[in-house]
Amino acid sequence: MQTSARARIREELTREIKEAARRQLAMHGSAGLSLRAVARELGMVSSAMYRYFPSRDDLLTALIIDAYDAVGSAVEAAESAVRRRNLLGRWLAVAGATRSWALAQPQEYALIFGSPVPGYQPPAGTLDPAARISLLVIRLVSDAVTAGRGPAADGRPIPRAVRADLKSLRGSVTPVLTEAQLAHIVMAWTELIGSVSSELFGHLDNLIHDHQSYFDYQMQGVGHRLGLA
Amino acid sequence: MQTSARARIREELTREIKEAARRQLAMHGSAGLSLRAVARELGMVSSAMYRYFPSRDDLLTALIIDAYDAVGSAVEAAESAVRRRNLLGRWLAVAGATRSWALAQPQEYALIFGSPVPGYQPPAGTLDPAARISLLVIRLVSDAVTAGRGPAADGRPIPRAVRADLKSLRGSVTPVLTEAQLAHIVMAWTELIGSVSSELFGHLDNLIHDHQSYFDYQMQGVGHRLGLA
DNA sequence: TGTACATCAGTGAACGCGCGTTCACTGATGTAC
DNA sequence: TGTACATCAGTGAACGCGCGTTCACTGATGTAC
Repeated sequence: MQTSARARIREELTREIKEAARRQLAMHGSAGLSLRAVARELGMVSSAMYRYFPSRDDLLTALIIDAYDAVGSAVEAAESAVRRRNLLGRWLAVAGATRSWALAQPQEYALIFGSPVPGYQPPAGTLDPAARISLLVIRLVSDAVTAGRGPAADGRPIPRAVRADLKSLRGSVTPVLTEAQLAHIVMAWTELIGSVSSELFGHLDNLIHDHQSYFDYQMQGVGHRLGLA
Repeated sequence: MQTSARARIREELTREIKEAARRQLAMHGSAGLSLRAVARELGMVSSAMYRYFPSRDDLLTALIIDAYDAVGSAVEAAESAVRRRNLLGRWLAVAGATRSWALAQPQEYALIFGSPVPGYQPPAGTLDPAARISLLVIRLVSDAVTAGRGPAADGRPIPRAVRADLKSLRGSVTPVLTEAQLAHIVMAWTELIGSVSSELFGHLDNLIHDHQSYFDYQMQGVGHRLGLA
């Protein structure tokens, strides 16, 4: 039996360590995450942490991977709960779930979408949630195009280098969309993240006070530009 | 004479300390900024720093204020170098200068537009560059409206709460623009910052490779939506 | 079912480190008369 | 112009702190026969 009593306890404690670490993170930021403080919170001795994570950086890596997974799952769940034909609703679900998740765990959002931790290399082998969520948007815009809608052509030429980037993306992911449409998706994505970050990091504090309403208004505009309504 | 030899040397050394601190910042991020390391780099003893800054946090505050000022000035200079009637050019100058400044001093950009330093309160009494640069954009869109252009009405109703926020902004700054037009400006601003941050923080790394071209393309689109061309 | 051994979790002490900040000091620069 | 005193910059030692990590250890849990 692989899941012996010991193994189950080990799993449980690993989870508790990560939870305590997340609490630490929420209060002191990623630079302030400390193995000793985590151990203290769990009533253990600091060296015991090394039975679970070989170093502080590995603990941080585990938190980042969890956060990647959490935001991706939350957004996918929200999007999949909307009727497939409600294209604008699906986009607003993606946007709203991203923002909600960010507001609920701002430090974890900052871990992913904030300024990178200096001297820290994000783990390879995990799918950046930026890519994961973008994929959702690509699918829903593809659905729109199939249904005869989608981003309107604005007649502006796409720079050659950008067109090349988008072409390879198109090949690897979806043959339905044109490069111009893919460009619209990438721009929608940066506008979404930009909006959430601006709110969370306080750059709209003197301009906008009802952030929720403003966000909805903005994202509806983006949805229209994507040709979803 | 207030500018005695001593005073001049003091000013000079204060500048050198901040420069060394900026170098520190560039390598280790804001959390890694250390008075002792700065002193070491200048060949001084760590306690000597206290003749210039009463604490580590005050040094950090000084750096933030400088960064606020630097990005604001850089963007204003770039914008003012463009012919007044070239509205799209003025917007592209604002956007391009913001991005250039960010690429040249990424850690200082992160200080301002990245995730906030936990437990650190930004200094009051300075104008957030978000507001300062927004003001430029407000002026240039006002010019556009005066010239019979400006953001097209899209017919979408602005939520009541947002309208109220924008109304007070309008009163304090510019009577020429409608609330809908102001909303477009705020959205343009978040798209600009969102784009620069996405590039700088590495969230487009797997999608876009020619960042410059992509950025120009995106900002031209924003400029068109602002009714500048 | 019982015994002998291997694996593993957690302990407690210790290491070396760099940090912010304080303090009494020395010697140089500036100021008042 | 010269002297007496006040101001200031920089020194060096010291404080207490929290950190990541190592290591030899004890006692409990699991495994093979």
